[in-house]
Amino acid sequence: MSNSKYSFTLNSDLYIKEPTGSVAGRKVLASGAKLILEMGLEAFTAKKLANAAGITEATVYKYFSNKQRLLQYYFQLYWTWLEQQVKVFTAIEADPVQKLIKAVRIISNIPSVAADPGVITKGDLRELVINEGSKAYYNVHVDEDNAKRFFAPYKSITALLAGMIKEVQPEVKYPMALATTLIEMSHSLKYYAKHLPSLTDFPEKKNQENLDDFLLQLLFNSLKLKP
Amino acid sequence: MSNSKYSFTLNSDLYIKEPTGSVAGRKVLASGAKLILEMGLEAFTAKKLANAAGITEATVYKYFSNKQRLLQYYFQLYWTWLEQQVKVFTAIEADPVQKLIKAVRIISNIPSVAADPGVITKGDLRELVINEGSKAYYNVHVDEDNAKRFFAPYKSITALLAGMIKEVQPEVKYPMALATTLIEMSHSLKYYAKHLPSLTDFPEKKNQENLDDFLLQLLFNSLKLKP
DNA sequence: TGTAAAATATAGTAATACTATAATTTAAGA
DNA sequence: TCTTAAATTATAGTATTACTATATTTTACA
Repeated sequence: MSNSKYSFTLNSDLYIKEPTGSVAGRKVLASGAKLILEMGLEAFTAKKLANAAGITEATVYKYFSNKQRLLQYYFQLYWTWLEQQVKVFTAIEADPVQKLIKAVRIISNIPSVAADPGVITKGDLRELVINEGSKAYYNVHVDEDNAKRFFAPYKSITALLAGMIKEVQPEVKYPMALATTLIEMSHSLKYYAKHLPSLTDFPEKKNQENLDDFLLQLLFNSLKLKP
Repeated sequence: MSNSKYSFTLNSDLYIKEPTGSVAGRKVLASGAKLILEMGLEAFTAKKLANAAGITEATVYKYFSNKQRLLQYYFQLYWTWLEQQVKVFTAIEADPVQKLIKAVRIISNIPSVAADPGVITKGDLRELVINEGSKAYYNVHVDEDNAKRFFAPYKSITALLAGMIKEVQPEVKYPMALATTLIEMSHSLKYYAKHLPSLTDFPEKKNQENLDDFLLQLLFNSLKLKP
């Protein structure tokens, strides 16, 4: 597989027509991510996407029924990919504690890889999910969408982390809530550090370092382990 | 003051015309909260608000320039009121640890008060902020809005909690990040428990009890205190 | 090479997010 | 009490958005 980026099978209810299988579809995905990042989901429209991608508005609607579905597509792509990353890079660790530390570090800080021109970079995908991802489920249709299993990859990585937590400390009372907290805060504290820095104690320079440190401290204290 | 609900002074940049000072303005606030809760921010429109409130669309725009500002108004109202609650109900506690426990309980679980017909109830306001509040700052205009101090009350209650944390444990390394985590998770775990329950370990029945327990445990373990 | 079907384009409609301006009500002083 | 300004609300519009229906072109392969 030359391009691991899109080798995941995403929920087919997300799209009308599978977007990675055609030139126009890939344009939708690439321009869509770029534009949503630039202008935010609210200002983003099908027409702007069409113009940026050099296709027509109707073509956009052949792939995704609306921008909410496109966002949910990125959301699912991101969490599926991130879970894969966690699985691959923790596999080499034998010690459950080291495995867990590694998992948290991967979730909180993506190792930057060289950009692949033309497609969505992982960094952009991550930033997109940090900025707009919560709108994928903070929506009146959350229950229907959940029934369609749109959030399965998000639940899956959370369960994976919760499993690792239980491996280290089987008596932990709320492993899922703890895993959810680590995953959610790893993303939202990054947003706060950038935009509402007074909500964090992370000076601009040491941003990522402090975030990792905070999350690992939170985890270790919760499990009553020494670092 | 007979009605403590609106006795706060909110940032005047939020509105074009102060809404609590006129009948139409109060209708906008009451119907706006109801409708945003019912149909979500995305489906909510000025016209629907006008129809529900028995006023015209143009009148709505005399008070708020758009729905984002109306949302931010509720956001500010909520956090200002919640901080007040925390201040009032923790004042009676002398012991810093008891003060802190009380504060977390108030933030995670509003003591329900009899509804005041015609105005926004605290329960509705809270649900509105849980469901839609993050959209007040997950927005491309976050930096401008922050410069206008729209998020000051949110920062203020976080700083208040962080101060209480430092009172108990002066050596704590990340008091603000910890306070942010407690406040954010108290709201989002409530949403998850309702809509994506598998992300939590809270069985439906014991929902609030488990949430309080989880947050207090997270806090006490972080401060290395025994409950 | 012919034909199905896949992909794209054209051209619309109803609803949305506003704005400009007109009409009416209220309020405050002479 | 009357006058007039200011505050408030209503009417009527426009550009943009979120789609849909249908027509046309391209591609894939029998």
